[in-house]
Amino acid sequence: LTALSPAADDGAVDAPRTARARARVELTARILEVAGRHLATEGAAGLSLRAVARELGMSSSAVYRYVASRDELLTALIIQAYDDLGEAVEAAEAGADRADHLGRWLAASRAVRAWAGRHPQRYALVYGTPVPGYEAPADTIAPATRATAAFASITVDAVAAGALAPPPEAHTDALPPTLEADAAALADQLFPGVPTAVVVQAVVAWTAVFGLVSFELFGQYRNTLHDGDAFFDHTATALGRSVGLRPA
Amino acid sequence: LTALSPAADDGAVDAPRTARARARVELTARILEVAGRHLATEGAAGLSLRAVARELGMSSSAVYRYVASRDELLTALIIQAYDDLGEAVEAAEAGADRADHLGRWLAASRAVRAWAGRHPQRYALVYGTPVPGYEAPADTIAPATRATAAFASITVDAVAAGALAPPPEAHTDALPPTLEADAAALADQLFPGVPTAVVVQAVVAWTAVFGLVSFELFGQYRNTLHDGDAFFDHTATALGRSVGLRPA
DNA sequence: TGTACATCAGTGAACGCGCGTTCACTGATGTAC
DNA sequence: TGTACATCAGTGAACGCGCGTTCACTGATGTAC
Repeated sequence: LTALSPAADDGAVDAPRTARARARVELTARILEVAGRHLATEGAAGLSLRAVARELGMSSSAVYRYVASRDELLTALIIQAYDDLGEAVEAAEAGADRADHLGRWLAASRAVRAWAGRHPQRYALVYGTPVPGYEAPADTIAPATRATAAFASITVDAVAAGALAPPPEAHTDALPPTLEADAAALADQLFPGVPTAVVVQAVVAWTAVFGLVSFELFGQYRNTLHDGDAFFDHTATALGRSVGLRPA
Repeated sequence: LTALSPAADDGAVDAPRTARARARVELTARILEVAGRHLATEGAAGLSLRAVARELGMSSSAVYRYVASRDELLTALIIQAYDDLGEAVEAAEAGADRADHLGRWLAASRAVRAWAGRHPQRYALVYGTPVPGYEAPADTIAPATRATAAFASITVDAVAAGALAPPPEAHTDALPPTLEADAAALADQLFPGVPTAVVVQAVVAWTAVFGLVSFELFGQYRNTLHDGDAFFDHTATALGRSVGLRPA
């Protein structure tokens, strides 16, 4: 599905006419799928072109007809992971009552946690320790913001609807100038119409959600928190409230 | 420094009498030190016994006189990292005015961030993606709580001093029963005298601090936040406030 | 103080493993006339 | 519709690399008498 061709594509991407072209599309997809499964079990460091080739019953060199290098395969998997997570968050968020901004926040947060639980290695791939020696190319930037954008839209909607709770006094303090500039730029890109102080708070809350998920997934709560569900729901709700989001 | 002997130690650990014993202590320390440097540059996945041996000018097999396996070496490095971070947090926190609980929180938070910035790979080793195939043994549990305990003590002191700000109404809601139980157990261990709702809030705030550090370190804020210092200080302060901590 | 034995450090070769990537080559599929 | 040539998929061997760990062995250090 992802453009992953070592050769250059022509214009006609739609329907592959020849048997060769169809086979190429299919095998490329299968390579990606098998690689995804290997990633899920072995982790990014254990992803090996040779192992993928073995599972597909082809020689290791044959894979190079479809993938230029191991790094390119990793990039495709990263993009896929970002997209998959983004889609899950969007879908969950879309399932909640539009006017219930806190509910939307909780739904989005739960979606992150659920997705991470289902795909721990893929989550680690994009939100964990960077893969050593791997430099993410530019193609990964756009998909990377998809989940973030879904979170941002909730606050944007709440502000637009005039439904944002008034911030506590502590948050009305002026931001330091450099932070103000960063927040203003962010407001332009992802948070149109949202005051900078709220933007900062939203970034923090969103970071905290991912922090919670990472800590739970990477085992930092071992032996301390036993009911992960209750803790997460309670906490994610509180974080949504800290942004000023409210139920319908 | 760490007990890392393949053979069993006797009682007399203090001063190694013989030249052999002194050489053993020294070489063990050098192995740990070189391994630490390799970890810092290559990351956990790239840590290799052979490379360490090479740098020390000895054969790879000789290392096995001092270290039982690669995993044991990793364990020693993990313990060292936890201890080092814990010490940094303790020291920073101890440098602030005892009555300025918010200041202590900020100092501790900054210490985490600074330490992580100085030792990104060591931070990743303990708070990033778990090393695949490695199972942390029991010895790592105690050092792991050191930094956490330093954070907890701030809230404990604030409660004991009667200096905790009254929580906003949203946080006075009763906790769900299972979460209440977890929080009560935590209160026993790390937060004596602290109400369970505040314990939960403290865990969240502390998680958020680590989430911020991880996101910054692992590159999630690339192209969005340029003044990391300002953002972090602002945010860490807000998180401390969310627990109820106040300046002197 | 001196000898006999036990302990330990360190060596070098080897086992067995897996990896990414390249290259010359065969044989099937596609294309232009 | 049929042939001649170009394109592409896939093979198998090879290069060069690095790893953790084991093992039989030498030679130095320590210990007990």
